Amino acid sequence: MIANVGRPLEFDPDTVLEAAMQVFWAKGYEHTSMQDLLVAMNLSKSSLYQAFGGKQQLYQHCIARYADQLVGLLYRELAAAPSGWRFIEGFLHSVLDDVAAPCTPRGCLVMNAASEFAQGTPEIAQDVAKSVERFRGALQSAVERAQREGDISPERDARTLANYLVSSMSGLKVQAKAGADALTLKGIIEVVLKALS
Amino acid sequence: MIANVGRPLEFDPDTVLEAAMQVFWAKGYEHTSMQDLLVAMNLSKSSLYQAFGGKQQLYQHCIARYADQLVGLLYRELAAAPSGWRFIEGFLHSVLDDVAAPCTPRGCLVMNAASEFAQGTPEIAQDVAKSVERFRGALQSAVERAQREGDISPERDARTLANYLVSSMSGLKVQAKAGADALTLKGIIEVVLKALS
DNA sequence: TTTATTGTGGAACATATGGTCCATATTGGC
DNA sequence: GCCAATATGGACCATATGTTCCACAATAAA
Repeated sequence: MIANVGRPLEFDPDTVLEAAMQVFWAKGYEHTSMQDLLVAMNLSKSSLYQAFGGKQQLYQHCIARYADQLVGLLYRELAAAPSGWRFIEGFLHSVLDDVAAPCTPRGCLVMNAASEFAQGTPEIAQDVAKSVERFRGALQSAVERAQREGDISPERDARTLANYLVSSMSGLKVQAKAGADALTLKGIIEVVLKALS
Repeated sequence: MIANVGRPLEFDPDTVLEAAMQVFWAKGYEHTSMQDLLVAMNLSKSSLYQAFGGKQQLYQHCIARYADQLVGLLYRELAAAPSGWRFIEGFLHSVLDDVAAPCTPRGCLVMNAASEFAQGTPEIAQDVAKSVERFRGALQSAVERAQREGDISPERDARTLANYLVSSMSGLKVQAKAGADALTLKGIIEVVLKALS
């Protein structure tokens, strides 16, 4: 449906969207100004509005992109992991990267969106719900694999455990943002894992 | 240190602070405008600035107030609870009130602040850290009581379990904001509790 | 009653915000 | 080369922001 007429884009949509996502991720929606975005994306205002429609729509694109990337990564890591259980361990421990990184913890873009907007903005609430659902799906696959492999009792509800993992991860990310150190987070992670086995 | 000279205040500082807190709690810092605050507090701009210094300082007052109220409530509820374990159960289940309420889930003001500002604003990061520490203290008391009462193994580290509870609660609150229903939350809470026993 | 001190209302401020518009530039098709 | 179609740069806009300031009001002390 793309007409190959007219002046071609001078930027790569994927690249600039990635740049926008990084800014929103680091600063949140309201803390991010159009100026921030234009600089990071290296775009003129017209191009941005023409290509993405506006700030909120761009944000929604970023949420979708973030979910795509993360869900894809999760499934790839799960496929590559020696076991479902080890994948889950690795998943939870990945929060330690947040505090180890030089920049301030950014949390999870989707949960940040949930926290910032809650149900206040229906379109975003829907994007958030859809993304969370996808996260849950990926983690549920891991739980089910761990159940098949005997590391988690097959009698437990995989869906519930997946929800628990999503919730625990978002809790951990917030703690990281709140200033918790690596040792504290490790302690929490151990307890989180205990509930699964 | 209060000189009883000059024109007296026409408002009750405690009342207007409570009103401000409710607004910040419901809408977050950036989503709250001075106008919102002035209307809710029923104050003139001058009075607000004279009494609280400005938006951010008012916000910090609100964080402190929120922590005071919540920590006080937790200790009172713990004292009144039939057991430490029952208190912890009740504490976690209180997240269900968020989704049952007619208004949109507000989460925890302090965790919202952590999420919105992270380490970006040192003064607020410090307020957040201090408040989280107080929450942890209250929950640690509950854990220790449950340990004395035989509901939690005394061999486990009470501090770590308290951190786990703080993290789990903030995770649950975010899930509520993200649109999780009561049943989903209940499922998660059950798993959270399993890790303690 | 005068004076010192503090609070209040509202005007005014500089700035930053997200968003729009149009002239111009660059391409593909005829 | 011409035309239709699309992209770009930048000026422009209305508005909302947090904040400051000052004239005036209200109280306590002298």
